[in-house]
Amino acid sequence: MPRASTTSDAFNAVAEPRRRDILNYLALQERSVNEIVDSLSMEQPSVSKHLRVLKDVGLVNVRRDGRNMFYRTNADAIRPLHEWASTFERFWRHQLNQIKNLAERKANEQQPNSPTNFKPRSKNDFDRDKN
Amino acid sequence: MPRASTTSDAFNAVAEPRRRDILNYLALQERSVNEIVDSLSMEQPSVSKHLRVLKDVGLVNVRRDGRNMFYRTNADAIRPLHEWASTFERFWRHQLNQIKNLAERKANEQQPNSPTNFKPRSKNDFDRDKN
DNA sequence: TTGACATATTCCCATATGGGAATATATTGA
DNA sequence: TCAATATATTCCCATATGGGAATATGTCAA
Repeated sequence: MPRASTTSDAFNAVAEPRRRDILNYLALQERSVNEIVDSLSMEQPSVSKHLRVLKDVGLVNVRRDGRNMFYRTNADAIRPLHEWASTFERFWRHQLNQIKNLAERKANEQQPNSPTNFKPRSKNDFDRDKN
Repeated sequence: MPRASTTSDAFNAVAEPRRRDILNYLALQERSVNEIVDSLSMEQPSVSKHLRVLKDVGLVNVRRDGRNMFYRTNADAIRPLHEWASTFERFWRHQLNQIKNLAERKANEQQPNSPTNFKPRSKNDFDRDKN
């Protein structure tokens, strides 16, 4: 079995760095294909192909105006990604607190009664108490 | 040029759904390979290979204990993903407000003075005022 | 040392990829 | 109708993929 198709979901579509560049660029304002080509210094067929992938997974919307196609990021399609990543927010917060607490404990072992590193109990002790 | 390697960054590593499953599972608690195999109903070699990818991009940490290898999600490595997605938060908020405002406007056109859909100005009018 | 258990690696393969180059399609204005 | 412009598609190709099956490596316990 090969890798899942780039058009299978937002996760796969967004794995390609140039597609993230395009999404960043199209978030603020709709743009024609040629504007993307010029601004991001990519080949036109390459841009068209990336836009096709992004459109297939709903990450961009298109509008025709004469000869031009105006693309724009559909930010809402990025939400699943954001929500999945948010799931881990409490864990990296936890990790940061552990590191912080370790450093404080180390500091207090060095100079138990030094006024510079004395620290009363604070909300960080939430993490110190468990494990 | 083929697709960028799965081990090239967190974005590519996380594009594979089973790897996301593994990261979810290992976020709360470290687990041996066999625990992953049993809990997620995957083949052992498959799990080992996915773990290799996740380890290569720093998404998991490992610890050996006798015959067992205990893996755990390194949540911090997911932050770049979260931060990139967060960039778009204000855009999807904006889009939602536009839709909401449109609906409200439509409702008020239907029954201009109906008490059920009357709505005083609120913070949503932030979006109505521009464009 | 040997056997059992835990995990990792290797080999095979069908498949989708992204870039480059060339070409096709669509739309406008004359 | 035709030339110019804008965009999309096609073809070619080297390459990494993930699963399955088989096997290798590592560690313990007796």
